[in-house]
Amino acid sequence: MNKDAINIYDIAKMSGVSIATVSRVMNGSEKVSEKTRKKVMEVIDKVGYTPNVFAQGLGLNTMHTIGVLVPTIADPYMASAVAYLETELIKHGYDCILGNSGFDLEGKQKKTDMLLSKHIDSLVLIGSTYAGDGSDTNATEYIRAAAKRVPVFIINGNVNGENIYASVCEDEKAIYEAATSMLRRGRKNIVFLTDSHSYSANKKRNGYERAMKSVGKSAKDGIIYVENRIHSVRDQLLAMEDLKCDGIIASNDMIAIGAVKYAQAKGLNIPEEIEIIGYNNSDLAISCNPEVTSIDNHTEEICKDTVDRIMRLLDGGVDKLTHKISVPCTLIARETTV
Amino acid sequence: MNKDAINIYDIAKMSGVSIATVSRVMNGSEKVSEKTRKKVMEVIDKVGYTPNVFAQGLGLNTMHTIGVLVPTIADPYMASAVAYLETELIKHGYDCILGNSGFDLEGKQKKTDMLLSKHIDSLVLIGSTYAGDGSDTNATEYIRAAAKRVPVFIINGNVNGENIYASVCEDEKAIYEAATSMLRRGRKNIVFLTDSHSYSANKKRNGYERAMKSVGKSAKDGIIYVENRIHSVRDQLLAMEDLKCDGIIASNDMIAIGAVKYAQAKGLNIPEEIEIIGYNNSDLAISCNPEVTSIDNHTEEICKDTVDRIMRLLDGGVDKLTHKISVPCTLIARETTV
DNA sequence: CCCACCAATGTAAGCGCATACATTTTAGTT
DNA sequence: AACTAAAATGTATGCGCTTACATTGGTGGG
Repeated sequence: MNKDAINIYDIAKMSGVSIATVSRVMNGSEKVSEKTRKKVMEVIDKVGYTPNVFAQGLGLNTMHTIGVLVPTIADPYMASAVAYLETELIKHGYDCILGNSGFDLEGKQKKTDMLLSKHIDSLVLIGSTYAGDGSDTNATEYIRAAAKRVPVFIINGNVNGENIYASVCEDEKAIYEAATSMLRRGRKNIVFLTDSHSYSANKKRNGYERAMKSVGKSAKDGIIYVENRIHSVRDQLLAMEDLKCDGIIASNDMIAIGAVKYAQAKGLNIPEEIEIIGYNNSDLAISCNPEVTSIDNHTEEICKDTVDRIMRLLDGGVDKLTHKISVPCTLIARETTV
Repeated sequence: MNKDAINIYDIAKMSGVSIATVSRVMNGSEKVSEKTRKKVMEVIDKVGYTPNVFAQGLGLNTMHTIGVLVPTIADPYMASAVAYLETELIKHGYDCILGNSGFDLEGKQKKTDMLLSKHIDSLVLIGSTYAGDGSDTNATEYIRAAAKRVPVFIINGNVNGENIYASVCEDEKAIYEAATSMLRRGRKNIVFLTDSHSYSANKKRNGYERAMKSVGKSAKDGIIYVENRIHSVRDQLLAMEDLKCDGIIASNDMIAIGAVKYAQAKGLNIPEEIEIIGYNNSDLAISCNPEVTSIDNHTEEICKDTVDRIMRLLDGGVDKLTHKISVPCTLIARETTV
């Protein structure tokens, strides 16, 4: 296809040294005299030589690349996380191969294999790790398998095991506190809206349940599973004729906005008659009118931290890392809460 | 790092054939007897052998990978485009390396080099190609350079040249029609909001200008440059004390929502006193209240088509492709227009 | 029954690089 | 000036694969 033709031998010939010297110059080895280094560099610059990564990889078995697996890059939360990761990784000279897995297990497995086959140095998984209760072992088997090859870092997931590291935000606590504060404000019927059984969604649900139980309410009835689309949420809620609630907590901002649409269609005053809290603090939250109170889970911080840990493991040769770190969330109050 | 150890020699030994035969089996060459093919396949399956892509790449100089360069993956439009591309590419056995370039030239150049160094088979650029008027040649030089190595496909950009192919949506026409319809409805002061000088933004601006001129209005005064953030747009407009408009056309939905916020802060009735039209028809458009009329530029279709053309060029050995195709846009009327 | 030919399989070269090890050059010491 | 240690540079191997070319074995025709 593209025959660069120009390789290390060409450079060696042009600058009158051996390929070993050229290689040393390229890799910044200090065992080269300043004179020859300069001489070789000039040639390299002049012809714009770049080493063939395949050849490099063949020998070194690494390509300075991190695989990032997301269920769907179209989700704004995932997209921003990928952006943060990429920005950070590049600073360390690592590149980023994206895998868009979809939500099903098969897709995840396939994409994981794909990424591994590219000889990534580490794998980062974002969200959507099922089996929070540890029961559904199948769903995490591919992660453990991957971890036998490269260190795996999970953002907002909880698979544990050898060579697996997780960074999570404290969703459970955040939702618990959000619900509790609503209760304190006298809300009687608080509902929790979620679209999945992901680890993160489960934690959020737990937070909700704990808050409800702490005041002697049953939580079960208040949990409603919805589709992650604004109008679907609205329509589903509107269709529930017996739905009576004065508070809604949503597992993401998209769903929260669906709830806002529901309340508005129903003619309910926000926040007087009904409070709504979203999650992720994305642009969606402020795009709405009224602007949605949302929980910020500090994605940027988590991503940066994750990259930091990856680098410590890869570059620094640190062989033990905390397997799990937690980052607290922050409630950003806006117009959908009192 | 990870020593798979198991290579083609191992497979050859285990199945009692030569590495050439194993390679032929792996690559589906028909020059293998059914008997030995089965024998080899069994071994391969049993031990889960996968060829080393570096070694493959070294010889073949391709890795079945497409590079995708975006200014920022955090932008929902870009993210969805990447998702479409990825989904489509995978069907053809191609993977996707992401480059998040930022908006500056240096970032684009660097990321382009990075992608090229990974021996991508083709490069896809999404949006944000400057120099729509052909004047700023520096800004597109890196694209032409890249095109000397691999075919370059540009989504919503207009660099032309050898080995460069573009798929564009008809923004100019869409905006022209949007503005014209507003005029027909009796709007007197229509304003155009944009955040960049990208090719696409320029086309949109042209559409606006053409519409204004067609009724003898000056367009220049109506063009307002804003920052691509909801609250920034709102605040900027609010700060313009002499701003009098009864129609706003925005170059994307984020900006359109900023305009909605402005109108609401100003106490203007939407759409009676002021109409607003956004662009991209993203989730943001329906997240807002009122829901924003927006122009759908058929990203999915464009992306699919792009992949289709890439494959025709790469697989099919087609050596001539239309250099530019256009896809019309569709106005999705909602609550911010009469 | 031998030869030609074809299908099946094997052999070996080369892709471009890093690097261990070998060799040469330089600098320092006496 | 002679010798040594250290620095600089060169040589050669191997990474795992694909593939052109070589070899083998079997088949049918003469």
